[in-house]
Amino acid sequence: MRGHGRWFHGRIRGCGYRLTLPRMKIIEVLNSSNGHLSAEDVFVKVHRIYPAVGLTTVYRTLEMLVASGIVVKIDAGDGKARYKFKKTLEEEPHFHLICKKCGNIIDVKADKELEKNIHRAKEEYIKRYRFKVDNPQLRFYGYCESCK
Amino acid sequence: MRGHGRWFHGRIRGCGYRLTLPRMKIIEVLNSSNGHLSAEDVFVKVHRIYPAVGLTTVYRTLEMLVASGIVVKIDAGDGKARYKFKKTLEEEPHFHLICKKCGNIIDVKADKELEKNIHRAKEEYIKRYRFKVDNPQLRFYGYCESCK
DNA sequence: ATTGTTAATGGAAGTCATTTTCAATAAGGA
DNA sequence: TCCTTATTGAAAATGACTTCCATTAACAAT
Repeated sequence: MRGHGRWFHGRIRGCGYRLTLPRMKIIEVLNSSNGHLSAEDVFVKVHRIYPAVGLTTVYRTLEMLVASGIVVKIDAGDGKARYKFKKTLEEEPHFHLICKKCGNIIDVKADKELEKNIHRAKEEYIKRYRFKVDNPQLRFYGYCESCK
Repeated sequence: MRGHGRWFHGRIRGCGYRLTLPRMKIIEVLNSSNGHLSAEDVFVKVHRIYPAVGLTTVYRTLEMLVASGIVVKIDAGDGKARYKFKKTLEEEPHFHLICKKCGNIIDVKADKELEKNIHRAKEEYIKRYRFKVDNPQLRFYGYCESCK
């Protein structure tokens, strides 16, 4: 994030994508924000530092970053996807608390026991239903401190 | 479903809703289908036995049935909600296997251990993040037998 | 059974997030 | 520098719903 540490630049090029100005601006915004942003959020923030950006490009770039493994996309269940920059390429497993009022998402660490249980269930479903489970997702819908 | 067993009729009236022909036709379809149907699915099926039905009415009736506690609405994460008739008013806890290709949803029974762990996590998040958890949802995204 | 009030209906038009189209532009290898 | 081809952004399209509104039909009261 500082100095020469733009690991994601190499990754983007490595995936065959070009490094363009709008893309760098979008990355800059994602990298310096710490919540889970909607495409609209990103668009507004990028627009402030690079007004020429189009909403279309924001959507396309976000998908590109997800495809490159740099950004995670989270379906909040309210019809608006959220995006978040990964701190590291391999994220540690975690769950989400999703506020039904303001839409805010809180990452919560997975406790070992629960994590193990989910994994066991997954294995069982693969066998029992011949259903190839890719990724289990545990979310807790409710109301955050300021909304309840 | 046969004889006098329309428990839901009383429930609908009890919630202050009128029992109309389109509603009964929609209920008939839901009641005789066993998968998780999208609003469009319901519309198509109802249209076959009652062509006058409008898509608007299907949406409205489905919401009404959810509000009455007769039907459950499931967000499959693909932008299309699914609806399913409850067998009993109080459904036993279960999770969902969701096929990323065909969108099919399989209900899987919650194993006691896992169920207990999720409950424990929920209690912890309530305390730790002051987040009032309403309902935890565990989904396993992947590919069903015929899609993988 | 008839009436009157009011909820329910359905077609058309509107939202809203996201995607597609397409002509113009700009990366970056040759 | 040139040239190919990915990328861009504005506008239009999409798709799942929702809202509007004039018409219809439940059903409570007569």
